[in-house]
Amino acid sequence: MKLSFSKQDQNLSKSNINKLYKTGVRLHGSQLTIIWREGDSQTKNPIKVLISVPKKNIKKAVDRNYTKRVIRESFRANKLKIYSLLLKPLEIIIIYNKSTLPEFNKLKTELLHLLNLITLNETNT
RNA sequence: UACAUAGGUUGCCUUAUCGCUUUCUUGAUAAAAAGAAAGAGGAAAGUCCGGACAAUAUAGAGAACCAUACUUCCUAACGGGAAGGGUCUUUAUUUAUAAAGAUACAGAUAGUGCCGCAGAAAAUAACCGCCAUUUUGGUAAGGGUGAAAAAGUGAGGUAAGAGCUCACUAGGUUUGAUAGUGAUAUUAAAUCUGGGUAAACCUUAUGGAUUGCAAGAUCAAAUAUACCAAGGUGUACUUUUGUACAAAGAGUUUCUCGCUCAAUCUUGGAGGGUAGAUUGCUAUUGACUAUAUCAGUGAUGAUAUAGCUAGAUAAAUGAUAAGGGUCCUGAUUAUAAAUCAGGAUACAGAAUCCGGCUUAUAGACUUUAUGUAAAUU
Repeated sequence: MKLSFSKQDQNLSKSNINKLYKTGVRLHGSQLTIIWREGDSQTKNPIKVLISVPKKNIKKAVDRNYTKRVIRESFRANKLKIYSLLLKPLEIIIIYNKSTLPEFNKLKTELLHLLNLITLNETNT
């Protein structure tokens, strides 16, 4: 498998997003919060991701774009690890909390940590 | 030569690995895949003006509302720009000229309103004073204030005074002459002289339909049913009467059947157009880009040659690693340069498209102006 991360992994429909915000499980880290729930088993892509950086925290458009890119990149780089952990398809929202610009390496480790927590929860239930 | 200010130009580079968006080619039912090419600015920002484009409205006229306000030119258009004129400020000296800067720069003699403190009085002026007469008048010559006090100086005049009259001066308006496309300037004559404020209302002149790509166009799930067609009209319990649920009626002379209508259920259609998709959309051709020449004081225009340039939509144009530029600081050799170490590398992200304006901007370049300092002749 390739380390690609195209639009098809990202697309979530509007209704799905609303459901996620209402019914999803929240995990809080120091920089990121993650909302997740189990997705449909029929879809091709095992994970669907939505990245959001609130305008409240980061006001300049340039910086917002940068943080989105960094989060996307850190997800993409660890794609193989994440897929090996997965049992069921997931829908995830990643939200950036801080008002300062992120560093790549710290973000990586935190993302992996949070995703591990998700998989643990899955196995328990 | 150096520095400062203003203006103008520019606004980091290379390699490796892994990726993103669009287009083309190969391939193909389709998807996946492989390769190639292209992929963010001077302000993409603010959304402040003007246009293109789109939908709606519109016989014509007036009023209201909004905008603009020295002249000529540029432009698709503008509240933008260029050149010029007036006024004001600063500097310099030759004291009436030059340079630089600023300028919403029509009207206060159409009308209404307003004018802090001080001061007699801030606008149909009478507190003191002066003069007359007798309890009222006349009078802006003189009077501490103020940014501003009823054009200034002199003479005549008078009861005392006063543009009341005259001379010179200052300013405004109108008309004529000369120069200029014009604003205007110079000059002559006539006429006028009770302040400021129009970024107070207002008056005058000129211009202005409204809404914005979330416009608009096409396709179109789900859900619901104004409509059309076809089919159906009870079920459960109870020996029965009946009971429960249920929308359960009307007409066909009275009843039953049948038929018709209504009501309701099921299926199909139709319509509408929500979610969503495509288009508008981005270059084969334009107020286009680059270069050159010519015209013009200039904004700008004309001609020739070459070129065809991002198109996302939970919003692509990136991340990581290494190295190099440039600038600053420090240390060492040394005072030109070199080496080492540390730091900095701005403002900022297209969203229908153009022309402007405004604001932000590390560093570098420029010699285009102006100023300062030093050196040399």
